[in-house]
Amino acid sequence: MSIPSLANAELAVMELLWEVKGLTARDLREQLYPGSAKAQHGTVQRLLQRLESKGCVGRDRSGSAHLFKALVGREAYAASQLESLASKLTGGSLSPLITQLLQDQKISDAEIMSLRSILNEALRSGHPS
Amino acid sequence: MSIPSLANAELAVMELLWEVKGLTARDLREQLYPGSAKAQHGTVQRLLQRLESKGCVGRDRSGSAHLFKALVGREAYAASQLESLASKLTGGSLSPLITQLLQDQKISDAEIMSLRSILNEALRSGHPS
DNA sequence: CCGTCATACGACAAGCAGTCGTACGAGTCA
DNA sequence: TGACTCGTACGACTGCTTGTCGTATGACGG
Repeated sequence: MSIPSLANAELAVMELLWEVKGLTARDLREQLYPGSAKAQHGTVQRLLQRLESKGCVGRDRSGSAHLFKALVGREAYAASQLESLASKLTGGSLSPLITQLLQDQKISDAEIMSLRSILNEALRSGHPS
Repeated sequence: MSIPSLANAELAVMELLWEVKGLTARDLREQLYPGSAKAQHGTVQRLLQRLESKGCVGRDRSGSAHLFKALVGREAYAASQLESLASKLTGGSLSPLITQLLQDQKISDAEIMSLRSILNEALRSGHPS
């Protein structure tokens, strides 16, 4: 798996970094633990450190306070998770998943149209020869 | 989340129960721990029990050895996982996931065609009026 | 020199996954 | 009936991951 799977608190950090590129640890802490004392300083650092070791965030060390930014986008992460899900459960194929969701009416008509046009576009541009 | 997420060993049990409906605990053990002594007797029982409490497997208690079978199908489980993934990461929408996978060339042409026809079929049968 | 802010990191509690041992019930056979 | 076997039920231990905090340490400004 190229992109590891993330736990709740880690994901919460990523959410913020996906919204704003370049946040300091202090920013993160204020967002994640709004009314709290400064105890969570270390917590955020720990999370960032582990996230960094997983290759999900990078830091700009030029300033006194490092600036953190996401290295993998939300879509890339989501897609990677979906890929590993499919490879674990359906041999990598998406059709059974989509079929089931359609049967359960879990996909709206609008979404169906959107997906269809995405696929049409992919077919058209994917045949350069 | 209607269907809880399953761990590795639990999934291994489900895999077997998805292939054959109605296995005894002994069958499971022989499949899961081929060369092993009988120590794993309890392990399989434990897994089955937890799986049962999660509502994923049911047992037929009529015989002396219970017959276990999956209550949720592989596709239903996979779809539920995909749904929770999408709701966590993309507000429940699938388009960004598919788009990303297409961009990364993670979906074959054949799969694209297959998905497209599935969606077309859904559109056609979903508009009875 | 000292307080403040930052990072680095060791350590701990809780939760869960996987495992095993053991208790216990039902059937069988001498 | 007593011993043996095969089954389930379940408490409990280990190991790993996650979330948390405390503390050590370095840089900067008064």
